[in-house]
Amino acid sequence: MLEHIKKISSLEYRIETDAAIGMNVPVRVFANDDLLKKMINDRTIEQAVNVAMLPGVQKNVVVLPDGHQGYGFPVGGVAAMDYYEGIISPGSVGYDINCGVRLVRTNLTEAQVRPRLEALVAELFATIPAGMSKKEGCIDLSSSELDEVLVRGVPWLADHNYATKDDIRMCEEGGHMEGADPHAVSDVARRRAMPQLGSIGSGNHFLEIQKVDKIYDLEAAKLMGLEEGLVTILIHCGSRGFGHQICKDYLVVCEHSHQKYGIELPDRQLACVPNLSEEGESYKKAMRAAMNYSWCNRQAITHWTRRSFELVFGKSESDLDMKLVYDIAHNSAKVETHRIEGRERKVTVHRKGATRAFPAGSAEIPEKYRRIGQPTFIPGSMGSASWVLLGMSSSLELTFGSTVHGAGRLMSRTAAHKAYNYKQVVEDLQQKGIHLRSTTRYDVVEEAPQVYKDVDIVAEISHRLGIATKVARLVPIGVMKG
DNA sequence: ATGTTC
Repeated sequence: MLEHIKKISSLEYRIETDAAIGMNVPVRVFANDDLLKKMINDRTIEQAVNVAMLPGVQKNVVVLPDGHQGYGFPVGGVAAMDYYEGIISPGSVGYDINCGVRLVRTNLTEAQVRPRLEALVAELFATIPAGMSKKEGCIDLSSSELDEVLVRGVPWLADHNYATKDDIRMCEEGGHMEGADPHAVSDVARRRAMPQLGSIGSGNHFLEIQKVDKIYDLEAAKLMGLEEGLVTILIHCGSRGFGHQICKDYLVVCEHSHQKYGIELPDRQLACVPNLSEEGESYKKAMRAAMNYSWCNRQAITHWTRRSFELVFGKSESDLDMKLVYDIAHNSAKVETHRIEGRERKVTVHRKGATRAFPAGSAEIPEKYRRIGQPTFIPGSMGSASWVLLGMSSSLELTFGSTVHGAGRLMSRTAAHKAYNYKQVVEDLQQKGIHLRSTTRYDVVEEAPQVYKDVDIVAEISHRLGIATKVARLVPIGVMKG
């Protein structure tokens, strides 16, 4: 493998198409030497080469600087499949369908929040459900209401006073994916969805009170309502047990359909079906239902976050100017048109651990941001920074209009427990002035800042590649974990 | 990520 990796520049590597092993296209890896080494040490590069063998894959497979090994398809990977002749692959979207990040701004300063930080985190912790399999405190949905959430997304929540019109505008896709159909969703998935709407979950998911540490793009930051010293809230979570169950259900469907469609794969985890097959259409209907569920999940959490701030600071949401800056997801498959070998081609872009990062002028960007580019977010992990970036034109040429979604894991969960303990991690955070509350001790160790790569370097590489440029660096002051 | 290994 190693001898096939060719260095193109200080930030790019390439593996040429090897037809003998079944590759259809090359692999482009955007990383520095250090990040590449880590991708070789786990199965990241090997998995990207496997993806390059999938039917209908176009142009090249992309590995982003935060790439690491995933289920079949690398996290931090992008692959575009021909809409007509290509496949759709649940494992290439990921188990946590439409997992994503949203940023809420406030007009509070760090100095105003610090004295009430513990009370604020306690109030958020008491109000917003978090942790594995949490059921209490979520939005109580009847079966028909669940259908509304799955079909309509955030606009349904707006009808029930959980979202403003502005929230809808500032959410990717307006918080609503066309083509969702609850009939494509199993009863098991429905049962998991009903009691979980409005919950953070566990693992690397969190809600964070932050301050804006540094601004890099004054004009963009101003438009987003971000100024150095102001307090923001970052919410990172996904579609909970619902998306997980849908992925699981359709991986089985795909495996059972391989013979029927004559699909042979280098890795069973890349189970897939033709995009326009009956099974492919069903998966997309269910996946889009999970996308709507995921946006609603983050919206419900936003609603309760605003209520908690109102209670603790004795001011209204509008007095605190708690506007949604933007919401963007990083696990999805979307139909897009990209210029490939000199012509426009309709493709299904699988982004797993990768966000859209469309340049200024794109119709998919809310009108407010259209002249500057698509806002994207990199969530950090507890002690580390998070980043606000802005999609740029190089993204269309290099990464199918995509950029990074996180720092990427450095060590396994098991390795984290061997290297660190809970007390030590919490003390480290306290020293940095970060107040933490969590439902379990396990996640705190497994998600310690030290177990991730350096998020600042990942943001810097995105910036230097010109796929998404730096707008603001955010640092945590209060963290709520699952 | 995840009713933390159907």
